[in-house]
Amino acid sequence: MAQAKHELVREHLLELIDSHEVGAAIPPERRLAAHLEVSRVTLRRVIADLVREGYLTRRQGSGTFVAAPKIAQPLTMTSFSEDMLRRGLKPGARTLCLEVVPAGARIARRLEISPHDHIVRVERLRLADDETMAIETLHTPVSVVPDLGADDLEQRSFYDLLTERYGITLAHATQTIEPTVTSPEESARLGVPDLSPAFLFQRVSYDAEERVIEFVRSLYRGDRYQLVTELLPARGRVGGRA
Amino acid sequence: MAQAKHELVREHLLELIDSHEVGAAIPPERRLAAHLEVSRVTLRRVIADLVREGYLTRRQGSGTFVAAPKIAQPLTMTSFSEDMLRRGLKPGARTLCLEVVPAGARIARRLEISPHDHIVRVERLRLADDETMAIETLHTPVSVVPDLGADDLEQRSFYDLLTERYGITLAHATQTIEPTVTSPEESARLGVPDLSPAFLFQRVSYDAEERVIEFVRSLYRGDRYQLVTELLPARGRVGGRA
DNA sequence: CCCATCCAGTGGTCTGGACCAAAGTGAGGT
DNA sequence: ACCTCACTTTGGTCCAGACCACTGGATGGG
Repeated sequence: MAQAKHELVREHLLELIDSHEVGAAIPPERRLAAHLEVSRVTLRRVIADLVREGYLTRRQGSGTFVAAPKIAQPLTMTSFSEDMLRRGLKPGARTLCLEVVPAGARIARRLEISPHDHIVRVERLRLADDETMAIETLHTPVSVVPDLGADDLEQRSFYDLLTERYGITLAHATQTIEPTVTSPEESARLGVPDLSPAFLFQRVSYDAEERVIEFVRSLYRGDRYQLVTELLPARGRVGGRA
Repeated sequence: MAQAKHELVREHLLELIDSHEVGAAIPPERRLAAHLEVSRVTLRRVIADLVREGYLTRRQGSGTFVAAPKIAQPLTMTSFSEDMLRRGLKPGARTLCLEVVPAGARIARRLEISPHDHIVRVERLRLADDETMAIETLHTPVSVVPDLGADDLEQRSFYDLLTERYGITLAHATQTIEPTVTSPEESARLGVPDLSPAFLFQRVSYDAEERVIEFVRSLYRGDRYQLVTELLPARGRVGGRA
């Protein structure tokens, strides 16, 4: 099967970007288009995507240049492990409990299943440089991950497990973030004073068929974890939309 | 000056979207292109943008449909006013104090100026539906905004002011987000119990010449404000890019 | 030596048309 | 009543070329 042309062009451009220093110019559009044997329209569509994703910058009258890599590209879908590695910390995990229980009303609603359906409920401490960084409670329908064992999660990440054993790839997720303070129990587990500031993350993830795969509740200690986002001007209009 | 054609098409489509129910189909591309007297390529470019921004969804073989409005699209660079409007609330502001003072060491470092340089320091309450939503403290070098008066900020946003009176457009910003709890003074101003959870936003904004324009510290009450982000899988290559 | 001007090269916008792929529709057969 | 299959409609991809707008260097005059 032949890939779409713009996919091939994209691959080629990414290699081109990798082989250039930051700030270096890539060949002009007309030349590139001729060389790759595509129309300029097609090439420009690919370049536009790469510019939007931050790989390239364009200057009219001047050229197209390799952009500096983003320092902390913020809220893409990363696992805890990736996140910690990016922050220069050694990620780890300790499973506190793994049980199969009926979902119950609240979790069932999030997972879009019946309250009587069973789920796997995993409670874990997430570690960074061997210090507790967060408490994570994972809920997944049993039907999605049959035969999941406690030791499966010690070595590799849940997302690797999903991909390799169950052939599931997450397509997108919705996450809410709230500030909160720790309860006595949470404080003890995190090793922080009672009523310490913390982030409460709640995430619902979907696969390509829009099936709900997981609901994750994570409590991050606020003294060691902060979010950094690089903001770009909003494009387009402001008001509107009833 | 005549606007670019795709701008006009975009305006037209946004009106079309506003006048349709969620889920309703908009006219097929070929008909729309003919009606608006633009080529299909141009129309498709506009539609592609609107799809990316979440206004429309496309289904091959079926049609293009008005998408459900996003509850809260995440972390682009928006003003408080835009943010509240998008959440369906009436934005407002009350300036508590506006003074010109020496920057001091901490602020000077953020603004990349000398500690003896003077800054404008503005403290404001941000309101949503006439209820206090956040406390905002704005710091800007006097050299950037000479002759700024207190009443300038009551009517329009600081960003409009920057653009219209001073000709400054913000290019990007770095923002950190932390969970915290309110102090007695903050609690009183926000109208929440002492030690309530809150978000602390700290933002440094730059113009196109990489000059630091502002440092903003915002404290949002956690009981009425939450962040919602739509997460997508990390794109493409993980390593790479020397 | 310096500056204004010009111009070639770059990205930016737009066109009209061709063909492909998926999804809905309806006629005909069972 | 039900299924099947061909056909129509819709979005998806791609092209070759025209013209505009901005930049930066070359050129020539002061």
